[in-house]
Amino acid sequence: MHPLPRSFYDRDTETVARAMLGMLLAHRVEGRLRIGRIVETEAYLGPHDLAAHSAKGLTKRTSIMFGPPGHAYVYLIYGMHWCMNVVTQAEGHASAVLLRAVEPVKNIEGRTQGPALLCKAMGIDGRLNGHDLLSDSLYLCRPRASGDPFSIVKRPRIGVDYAGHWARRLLRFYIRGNPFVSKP
DNA sequence: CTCCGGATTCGT
DNA sequence: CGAATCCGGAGT
Repeated sequence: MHPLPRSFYDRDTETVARAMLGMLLAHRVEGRLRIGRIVETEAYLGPHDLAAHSAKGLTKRTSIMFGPPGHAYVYLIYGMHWCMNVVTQAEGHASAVLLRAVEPVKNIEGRTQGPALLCKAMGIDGRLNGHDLLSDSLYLCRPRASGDPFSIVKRPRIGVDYAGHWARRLLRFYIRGNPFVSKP
């Protein structure tokens, strides 16, 4: 298994969010490789996207989003839950894709249907903020077998009602019929 | 410095 | 539907 190349992330964010479906997320914890298959994502397009954290501009918190593609942006929400994104497009673009659900593949305990649940189940927390995804401890990779073909459902993003018309954009993607999607 | 509210989840 | 529980960002 080797990580997807930097060029995978250095593309249009919506394209990356769709391409990530079916890919594997791997995290090595104490010598054990935890693997989940990505089944649900959301695209956050940049500072002009009022639902994106980068809409606040370049701050200490958003600096990872403004950085180069292929890095993890991990943040704490509601004082208790970690959520993970992958940074997309060129440095300075400040776009990212949120991982919303994975299907357990290997060494995973607990539920994975939701951005915070998948982080908990895979042992992902703030220590991984800024981590390069071209590494051997946290990365995305192509599955060995491509698996059954699937179609992609497009829906409005979850929990961003404050973002005006951006809340209605169809920037949430998931594998049709997959039982591990957070809110089918 | 204080205040507000959040890319969520769980229990009532 | 409301609590949990911390901190980033905005305002004073």
